Amino acid sequence: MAFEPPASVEPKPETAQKPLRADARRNRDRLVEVAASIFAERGIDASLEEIARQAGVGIGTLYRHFPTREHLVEVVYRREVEALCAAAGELAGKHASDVALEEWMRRFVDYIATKRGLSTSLRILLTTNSTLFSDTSGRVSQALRQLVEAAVADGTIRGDVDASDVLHALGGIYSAPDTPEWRDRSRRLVKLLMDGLRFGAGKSTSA
Amino acid sequence: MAFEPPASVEPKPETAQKPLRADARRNRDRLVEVAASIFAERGIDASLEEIARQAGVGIGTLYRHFPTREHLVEVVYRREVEALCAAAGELAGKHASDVALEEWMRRFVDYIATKRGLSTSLRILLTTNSTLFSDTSGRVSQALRQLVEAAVADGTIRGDVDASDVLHALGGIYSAPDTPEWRDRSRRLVKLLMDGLRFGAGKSTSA
DNA sequence: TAAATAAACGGAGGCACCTCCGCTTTTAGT
DNA sequence: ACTAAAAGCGGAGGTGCCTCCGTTTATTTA
Repeated sequence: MAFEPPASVEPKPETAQKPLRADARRNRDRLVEVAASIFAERGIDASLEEIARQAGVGIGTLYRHFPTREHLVEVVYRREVEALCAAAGELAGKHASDVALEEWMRRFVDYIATKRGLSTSLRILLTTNSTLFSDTSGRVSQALRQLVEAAVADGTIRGDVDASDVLHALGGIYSAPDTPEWRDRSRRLVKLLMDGLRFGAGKSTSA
Repeated sequence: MAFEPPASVEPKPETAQKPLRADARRNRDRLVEVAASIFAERGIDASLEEIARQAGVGIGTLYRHFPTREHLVEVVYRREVEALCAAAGELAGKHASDVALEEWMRRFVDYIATKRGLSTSLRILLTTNSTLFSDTSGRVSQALRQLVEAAVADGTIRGDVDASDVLHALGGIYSAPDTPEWRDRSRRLVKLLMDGLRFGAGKSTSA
């Protein structure tokens, strides 16, 4: 028996906002940075007053920039997804392409790990705010595609897979139950996956 | 990288609990009753302290019985579904069976109406606690089946429909947007539906 | 550079959450 | 009936949420 009012929280058409005043910009950035670290450490329900305090601003300032906890969480979340995706490019420039892919997946696991504890609130956010979901998952799969295609192109992984296969293979990471062994299990999954991907690479192993 | 105790809120296997002490039972009942009325009137985010106050107990007592807001909401919600379903039996004994069905659907609309405003938290509850969802929706369709079958049996509504058809027809009530006209529109839907159901009743109108 | 205006700051204050634990009431045992 | 133990009560108190608005600071204008 579920019904829904027009979830009015979300559909902000991204009003192009005029540049903030210098001090405002500074405070805002500071808040996001501190929030990221406090959320990571204490969980998503950490005290907002604590965040304001550590950022060296008043609570009023925090609320002016982020009218609700969800606003702040969303910004932090986007920023982290962005960092993860940006890492794809850097890794690609620094390692052989199969190694880059492997390392990126490892980071992906770590990233998910930090989110698991926070899941209740985060899941609500991702449910309520569908834009957030599609934005970020689109961004992630784009990053993955870049890595997979490079590795396929230079023959360090087999040619008969694409990014969505790999993403699908990583799917188990989300759904796996939240046990203490979760992280190890996920690491093993990544290794396993890489072994499979390297198997017969460069030899057109399409059997 | 903070992990969290395996969200232990939901899967309570309904431990058969020993009877409460007389005063405890009294307070608990009182709380549920007051909570129902306050939630209805002020919304699901009403102050728990207000509820305790009006129930004439201390806040500590409220929290002992209902460790979280969700626990309290769940109990209230179940109680209301139960009342709605119990009404099916009473109506069946008091009116012609088509009238009973119509009146029950009218109450169903009213019931949904009170829930619409509360939806955000309630949706979370129904998402998180899947048992609650299946329990209650099962119960509701059972009540409806009883009414529909009786009306079909004595020929006051047509014979070529069953409860799930009717439930399906009522489905629009959920999904309709939350406008001011919602209730009137829903009432009309019920009338319309009843007209359709009565059409050709008793005459094997299976054209 | 100085004044005027707009933008942003910050924290006090009011309310709600929830825990903790000393006190009271019920129940069971004799 | 009496009493000890178990069960339950309740509210003070510490913390967080969020709003409101007088004060401060950046920016624009002259």
